Amino acid sequence: MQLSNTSKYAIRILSYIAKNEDKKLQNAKELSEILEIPYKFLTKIMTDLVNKEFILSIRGREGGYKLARSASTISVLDILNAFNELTHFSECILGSQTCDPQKKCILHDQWAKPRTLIKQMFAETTLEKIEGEDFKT
Amino acid sequence: MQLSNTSKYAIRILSYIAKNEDKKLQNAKELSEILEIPYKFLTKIMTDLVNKEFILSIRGREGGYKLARSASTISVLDILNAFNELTHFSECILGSQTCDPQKKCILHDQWAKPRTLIKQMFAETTLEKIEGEDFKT
DNA sequence: TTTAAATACTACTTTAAGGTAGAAATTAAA
DNA sequence: TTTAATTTCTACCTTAAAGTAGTATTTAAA
Ligand code: SF4
Ligand code: SF4
Repeated sequence: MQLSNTSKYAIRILSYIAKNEDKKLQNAKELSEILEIPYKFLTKIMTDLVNKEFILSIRGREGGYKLARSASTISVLDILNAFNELTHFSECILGSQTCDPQKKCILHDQWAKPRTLIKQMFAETTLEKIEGEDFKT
Repeated sequence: MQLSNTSKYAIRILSYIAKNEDKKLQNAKELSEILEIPYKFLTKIMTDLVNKEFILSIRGREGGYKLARSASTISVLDILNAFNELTHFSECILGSQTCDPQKKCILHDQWAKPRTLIKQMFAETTLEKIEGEDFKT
């Protein structure tokens, strides 16, 4: 019951950038130090975030990253979706690909309520709404 | 947001054995075919389940496996705990080791409610209570 | 007493995620 | 125009989980 490291990093990175939108641009070196994410791994994820259109990058000296769209339009669910994390948890705690209510897996009934609650929570939590202050770990 | 394969297999195996307690013993070959779990991997997990005292094994010809204690005393939470799955999800969706409410991680407030619900669900769901019929996948 | 059916043990291989290294490309400042 | 600060690309290494193979051990039936 853990998100992948990549997803967790992505959430933390985007949250941090959202919280510091006043500073126009964030660069990889600083992000890496502040968020305690290995530099090379972070830049790999940043490229992903750019390709997935969460982030705009400005290359070259004085370049850096900023949000591609407003923090209020990016939900945690969007992020998880982009990193293929949704396909898992939204479907089945036991990993079934297709949820057939006629042929319930053994935890179907029990899992239904928590599943709905989690999904709602992820959908409603936009970057704008994130309050916590500890972006590390 | 997935359980490890090992945990999922363990849940399915124990559920199936609980549901068929009338048949005195289950053997690895049949379990492997019925549950569609690779034979060699299944026997590895069975040994774990024996060591962790969920299962009693009878060796030799006509041997097999049965529950070591009553289905009503084994919760999904127990199983996850035994396979070190709890340490993760019970603590933090973002993977923090220690949850310090003075120093909330960015999803603390949102995660609190779903987390409680999931944990309750796992704790309340004993093998006896599992209703679903599809033990595969 | 031999044999067949079962679990248990030891060791290896495969796969995917996580992470690292080095160099290329871009761009503004000096 | 050179240089330094930046992102981007390509390729590789590491680790843990998942899965496989072979053999030893146990035990009841034949
Ligand atoms: S039956 Fe329930 S738990 Fe199983 S796959 Fe479908 S939704 Fe998931
Ligand atoms: S602050 Fe909340 S989400 Fe973060 S580690 Fe603690 S319990 Fe988990």
